[in-house]
Amino acid sequence: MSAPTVYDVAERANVSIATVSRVYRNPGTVREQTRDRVLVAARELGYVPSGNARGLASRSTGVLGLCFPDYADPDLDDDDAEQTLYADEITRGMERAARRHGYALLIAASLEDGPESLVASVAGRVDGFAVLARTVATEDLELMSRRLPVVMIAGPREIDHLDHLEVANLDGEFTMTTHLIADHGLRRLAFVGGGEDSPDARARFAGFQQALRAADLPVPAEPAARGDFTQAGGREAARRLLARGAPPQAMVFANDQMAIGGLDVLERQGMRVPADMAVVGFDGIPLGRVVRPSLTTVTQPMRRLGETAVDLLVERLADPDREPRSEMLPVTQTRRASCGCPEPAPR
Amino acid sequence: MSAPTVYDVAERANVSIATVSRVYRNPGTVREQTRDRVLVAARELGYVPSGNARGLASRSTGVLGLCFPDYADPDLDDDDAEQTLYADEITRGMERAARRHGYALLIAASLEDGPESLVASVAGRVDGFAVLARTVATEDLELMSRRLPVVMIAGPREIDHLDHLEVANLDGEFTMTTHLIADHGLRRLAFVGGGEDSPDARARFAGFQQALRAADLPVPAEPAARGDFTQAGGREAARRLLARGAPPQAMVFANDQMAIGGLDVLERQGMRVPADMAVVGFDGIPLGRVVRPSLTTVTQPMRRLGETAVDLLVERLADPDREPRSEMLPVTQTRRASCGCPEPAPR
DNA sequence: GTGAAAGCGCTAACAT
DNA sequence: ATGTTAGCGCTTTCAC
Repeated sequence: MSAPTVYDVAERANVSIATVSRVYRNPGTVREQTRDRVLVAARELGYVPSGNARGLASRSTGVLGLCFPDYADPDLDDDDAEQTLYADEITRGMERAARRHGYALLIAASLEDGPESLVASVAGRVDGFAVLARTVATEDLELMSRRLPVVMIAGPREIDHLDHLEVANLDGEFTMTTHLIADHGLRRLAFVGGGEDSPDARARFAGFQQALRAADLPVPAEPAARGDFTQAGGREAARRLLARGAPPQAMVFANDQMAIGGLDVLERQGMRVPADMAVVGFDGIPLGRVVRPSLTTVTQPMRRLGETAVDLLVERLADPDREPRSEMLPVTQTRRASCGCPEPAPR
Repeated sequence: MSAPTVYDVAERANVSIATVSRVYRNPGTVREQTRDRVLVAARELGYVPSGNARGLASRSTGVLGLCFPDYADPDLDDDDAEQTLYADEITRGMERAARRHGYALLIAASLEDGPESLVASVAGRVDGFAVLARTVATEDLELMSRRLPVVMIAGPREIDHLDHLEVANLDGEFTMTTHLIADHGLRRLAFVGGGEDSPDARARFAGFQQALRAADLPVPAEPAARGDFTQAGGREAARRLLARGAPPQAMVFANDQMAIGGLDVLERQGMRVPADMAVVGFDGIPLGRVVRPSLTTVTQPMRRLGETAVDLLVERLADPDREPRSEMLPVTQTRRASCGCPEPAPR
């Protein structure tokens, strides 16, 4: 079971190891007859080039990495589906883009860090990598980014010499809120935020605030309620808002899962959506299209995040000295029934 | 930007490279004071061990691989969601399990094979890998499996000395079909299959046939219709079945996506499900819980497939000579409204 | 077009 | 507890 090497192949094909190597790297520079001999020998032996040896000799691995937080534990049903989905979509986007560029993808979810932290183990094996916000200690990132390309996805731009990617959270929520105010004539809107430390939720809240301000409506300093991004959290928040009396005319949830939880509570309490209460989310998860009423939301380009991350990585690999770039990906408004817009036609 | 090596760290910490290496591999065997010196030096330099050099020297990479087919192309909405979801869940399962065992995960979707096929590029970088059925030419697999652990997920067991993992397709469909016959008293059932070459769909059909036979009902030699596993395919198949006259009392779809497409067509044609027509799927995708009527289905343990694959890999890594194993993972019956069972209570 | 030889950065005996 | 020294399997000049 010990793997054959270039030496074995070379011997069998009566050529030097250099030629074997060439057959794989620059087939063009080897005479056809010789090349065939090598290929046949390789096949007979079951030879596969060692990625490690290659990487070591050529100082590049042909692999790009992705680090993301380890969402949720067990077999939890779908409440973790969102974050999980988020990471998955990014993974898929990166995977595709990486392959297009001839790279493989190494993925690693953080757990805890021994002396060899997650980053280090990834960093040692790849030509560059992407990190989802708040996966990795800033300090470690700082270190790594001095030696190989790193792009930070979502979240605030913590390290200024890093390439950075985010979505237009503020803009998206501003536009959505303005839609509620201007197009549906609503004036009492409640924002349901996420945990204090979520920069995404904060940016969305800021967009919400701006829209109120722009419309000369009273601007709350804090979200009317907070949730933990799960459906359960959304239910909870909706209940609290309703219990408070003087219910708003619209609930603007910081994400879709919470909005869907909210929808459920509203229905059970006999409120009609959108007639009595408009509801909007953020993210654009598939579920939102299926729930009734279908969910109006701000759709994130999740897959494109992954693709763009790879693009940035590849660019920087090609030109290590180019200025760090920060890109903001646009979001799109998905107007369905829960805000009062007409139910879109089924496909 | 050229990465520091053990030599740089050793020099800075006034120790030998061996000591540096030890600090990372067996911290216990180095005096604390020395260890700290090394760690400090490493940190100052931004040192990260090279995975390649490590792998080369130690003949093991600490990475497990996964190859899967490249489902669908563009940004296709949700019709590819299923296969995609399937692969994702397996990926997640493997990722978690791999991490538990201290491995990272390299993923690669096949595209086409140059001289360096997908397998080869994966095989050269990992300690062992899993392959989703029909991703990789059998011949290549045969070759690879002689040099490193390979486990084949789903599909038939094409190579007998490979570890192999599958789900109880036949059993699951047998039980489901029997439920329709015995518990709901249905007697005219139509099976909607997948492409001819899908071993999964075939196994499910076989389970369907067995159930009919066991109930002394007429046993069709072929599925009543076929689809391509998408919702559109399911719609199409349902339409054809309906157009044929003498509609069945139940449609048994080879997977959930098709079943959901079927549900849609039935509703539009004014048939009530399950009153006029029972519908069941296979897979257990999240969407099935949300559609109305909610979909009765056979749920696959997707994530566990990934976990088990890793377990098999790790076992074989520990004992390369153990007999090849083939495991069949159980499926579960998910009875919801579309077969005539009561709608389960919302959570 | 092909071969010879020098590393790539690390681990793993084996010394000390 | 720490240092010395071979490789690991490949790529890559540089000759021929």
